[in-house]
Amino acid sequence: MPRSEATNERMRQRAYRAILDAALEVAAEGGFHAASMRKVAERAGVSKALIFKYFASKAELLQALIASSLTGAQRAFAKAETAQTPAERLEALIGTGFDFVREHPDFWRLISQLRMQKGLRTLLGGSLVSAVHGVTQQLEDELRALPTPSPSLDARVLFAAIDGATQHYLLDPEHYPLDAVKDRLVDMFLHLQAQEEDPS
Amino acid sequence: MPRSEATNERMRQRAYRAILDAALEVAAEGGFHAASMRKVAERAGVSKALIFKYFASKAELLQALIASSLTGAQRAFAKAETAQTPAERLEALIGTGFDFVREHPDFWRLISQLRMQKGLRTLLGGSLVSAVHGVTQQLEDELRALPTPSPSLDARVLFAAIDGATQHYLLDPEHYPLDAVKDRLVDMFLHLQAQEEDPS
Amino acid sequence: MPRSEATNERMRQRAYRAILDAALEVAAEGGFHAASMRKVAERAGVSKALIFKYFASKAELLQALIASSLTGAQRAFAKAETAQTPAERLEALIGTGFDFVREHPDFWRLISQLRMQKGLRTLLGGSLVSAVHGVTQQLEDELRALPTPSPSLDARVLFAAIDGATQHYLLDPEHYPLDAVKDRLVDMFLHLQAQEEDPS
Amino acid sequence: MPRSEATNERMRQRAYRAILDAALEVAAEGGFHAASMRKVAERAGVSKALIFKYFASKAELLQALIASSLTGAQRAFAKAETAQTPAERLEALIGTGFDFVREHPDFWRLISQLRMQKGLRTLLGGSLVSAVHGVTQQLEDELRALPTPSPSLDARVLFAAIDGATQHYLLDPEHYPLDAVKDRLVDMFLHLQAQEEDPS
DNA sequence: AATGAATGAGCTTTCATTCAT
DNA sequence: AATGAATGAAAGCTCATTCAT
Repeated sequence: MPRSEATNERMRQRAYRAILDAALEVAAEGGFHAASMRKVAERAGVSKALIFKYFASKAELLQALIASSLTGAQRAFAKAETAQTPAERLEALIGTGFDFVREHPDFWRLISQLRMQKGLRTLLGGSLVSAVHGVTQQLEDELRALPTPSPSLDARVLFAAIDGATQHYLLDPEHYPLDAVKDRLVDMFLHLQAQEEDPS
Repeated sequence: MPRSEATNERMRQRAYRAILDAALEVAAEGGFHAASMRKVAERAGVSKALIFKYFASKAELLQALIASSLTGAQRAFAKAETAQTPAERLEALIGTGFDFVREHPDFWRLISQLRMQKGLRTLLGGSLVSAVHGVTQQLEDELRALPTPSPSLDARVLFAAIDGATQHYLLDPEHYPLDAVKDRLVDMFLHLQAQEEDPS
Repeated sequence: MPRSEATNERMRQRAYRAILDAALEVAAEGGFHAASMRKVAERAGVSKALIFKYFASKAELLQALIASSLTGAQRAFAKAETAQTPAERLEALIGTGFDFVREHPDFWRLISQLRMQKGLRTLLGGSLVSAVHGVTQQLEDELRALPTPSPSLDARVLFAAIDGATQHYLLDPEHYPLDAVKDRLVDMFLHLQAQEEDPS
Repeated sequence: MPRSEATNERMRQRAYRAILDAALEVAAEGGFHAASMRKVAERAGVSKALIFKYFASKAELLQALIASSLTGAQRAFAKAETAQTPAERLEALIGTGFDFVREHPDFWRLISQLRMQKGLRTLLGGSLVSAVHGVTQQLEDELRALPTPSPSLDARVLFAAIDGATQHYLLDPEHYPLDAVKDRLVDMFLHLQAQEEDPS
C-alpha cells in the first residue's frame, strides 16, 4: 500500500520549500542565469531530476520564486495601510520597505537584478513595472495629506529614496545605517514644506 | 607588404571599442552571465577568437567594460565640482547623475545588476562599494554648507533618491518624468531646513 | 479484508494486458527506443512502478510484447494449413498475411522496424530470422505442388512480395489497394508456369 | 593569418562526411532515436560540439543523412532508365534496387525502420510516400509494354517483391540468395501472361 | 590583425529504475 | 495490487576557450 497521503504531502512540502529556498539563495549570488539547476539541487539537497517534478522548467522555477516572495511583500505592505493617521501610514509604509529588505535580502537582491534586465521582462511580464506603479500610488495617496505642491512627484522621490537606500544597504549591510536613514527619510517627508517653484 | 603601424593601431582601436560596446549592449539585456561570447562577437562583427586576443577571459572583458565606463562617469562627476557655489555644485552633481543614466542606460543597467550579486564582489573588488562611498562623501561635503543637522545622513538619503530614481527611470524610460523628479530633488535639498530631532 | 484471489487475478490480467497494449501503440509511433516508460504508463493508465512489477525491465517488456503478438500470428498461420488442397492452402497462407497486417498494424510496424536493427538481434535472438525461415518453408511446401522449376526461389519471391506489400500498405493504408494486390498475387502464383531458364 | 580556404574546405569536408557516415552506421544499429549524439561523435572521431556546428540539431542531421543517401539512389535509378528496350529497362530497374541494398545496407536499414514509424512522417515529410509512389509509377510504365491486364497492380506486386527481398536479404546477408531471387523475379515479370480473371 | 575549426565542461531536461509504504 | 517520491545516468545542446595558420 502506498505512503499515506499525509506523509506524501509532508514530503512534497519539504522538498518544494527546500528547492525554492535554495534557488533564491543561489540566484541572489550570481543572478538567475548563473544559478544552474545543479547548484540549486545541491544546495537544496535533492537531485536535479526532482526539481523538474515540481517545476516544469527553469523559467517556471523563477516565476514560482518571484510569486512566492512577492506575496509576502504585498501582505506586509497591506498591513502598513491599517494605521490610523496619514502620517502613521506613511511612516509604516516606509518602515515596511526597510524591514522587508532586512528580512528578505536575497529576494531583494534578485528582484533588483532582474528588473534591470531588458530581456527578462518577457518572463516577469509587466508585473514589476506595475508593482512599482502601485507603491508609488500608495505613497502619493498618503502624501496628499501633506502640504506639498506635488504629491505625485514627491511620491516618486520618496519611493526612489527608499529603493535606493535598501540597495545601498545591501551593498554593505554591516555598516549601512539603515535605521538612521529611515528615520531621516520619515522626518523629511513628514515635514515637507510648500516650496516656491523654480521660476526658470 | 605589412600594414603601417598607424593603420594597425587604428584597426585595433576600432575592434577594441566595437567589442566593448557590443558586450555592454548584450550584457544589459540578460545580465553578464547570459551574455555569451558568441553573441558579443556577432554583435561586434568580429570573430570570437579576436575577443580573446584583446581580453584574456570573459571576466577580464567584464572588468574592462566596467572600468572603461566608470572612467567616463568619474570624469563627468569631476566636472560638476567646478561650479562656484555649494548650491550650484550640489545641483550639478545631481544633474550629472541624471544625465549619465540617460546617456548610458545600458551601463547603468549592467552596474545595477552586478552590484546586487553577492558573488561578483570578488570580480569587481570593492571598487563599487568605494565608488558609492566616494559619491556619498562628495554630496556630504556640499550639504555641509546647508542648514541640516546631519549632512552625512542627508547625503545618504540624497544619493539613495538619485540612485532609485535612475533605476525607476530605466524601468519605463518613456513615461518616467526624469527631469521633474530631478528638479524636485534639487529643490528639496536646496531648501533643507534644520528640523527638530525626533525626541523618542 | 483481503481481496479474493480471483479478483486479484482479474486485476492482474487487466493491468498486464493494458500495459502490453499501451506499449505496442507507443512503440509503433516512434520506435521502441522512443517509447518511454512514462508514455507507456500514461497510455495504460497505470503507474510507472507497476510496469516494473510485471516486467523486470524495458527490454523484458519488449520481449513479452513480441512473444505475445507472435503467438497470435503463428496461430493464424497454423489455421491456414488446415485447408484441403495445396492451392487453397497457398491462398489461405497469403490471405492470412494480409489479414494480419490489417488487424495488427501496430505490431507489424514494430516488427518491421525492429528486424532492421543490427543490434536488436541480441534482444530478439534469432527468433525473427527463424520465423521468416519457417514461413518461407511453409510456402515452399505448397509451391512444390505447382509446376515451377524452383519452389524454393518462388517461395522467397512470394514471401518477399507479401512482406513488401504489407509494408507499402502501412505507408498509406487509406489508399493502398491491399485486396487487389493480394488477389493478383494469388493469381500469379497459382498460375505459375514452368519457364525456361535464362541461358546466360 | 588564417588557414587557407582550401585547407578549411578540406577539413570541413572530412568532418562532415565522417559525421554523416558515423550517424548512418549508428542509426542503422538501433534506430535513429537510439543513435545518441555521443555515439555518433565517438564513432566519427569528433567532439559532440562539432556535430552541432555542421548540423543545427539532431533532426537536421537525420534529414541531411536521408537527403544525401537518397540523392545517390535517385541517380542510380535514373541511370537504369537509359536502357533501350522496356524489358531491359525493367531488368535494369530491378537490378538497381538489388544493387543498391548491397552497396548501402545501412541506409536501407535506416529507411526501412523510419518509414514504419507513425510519428516520423513529420520529420521526413511525405518524401518517402512519394518516393514509393514514384518508383511504382516507373515500374508501371515499363510493365505497360507487357501483356498484362493490370500494369498498375503488377507494378505494386513487383515493387513489393523487390522491397521485401531486399529486407529479407538484410536479415541474413550471408545466406540469402539475392542474385537468384533477382533473376527469378526478372524472369517472372518478363514472362507475364495475360491471365484470365478470377471469375468469382 | 584576424579567422574558422575544434573541444571539454557544463547546461537544461528526460530516462529507466528503485524505494517505502 | 499499486502508488508517488526520489534518483543516477544519460540525453540534446551551448559555453568559454584554444589552436593552427
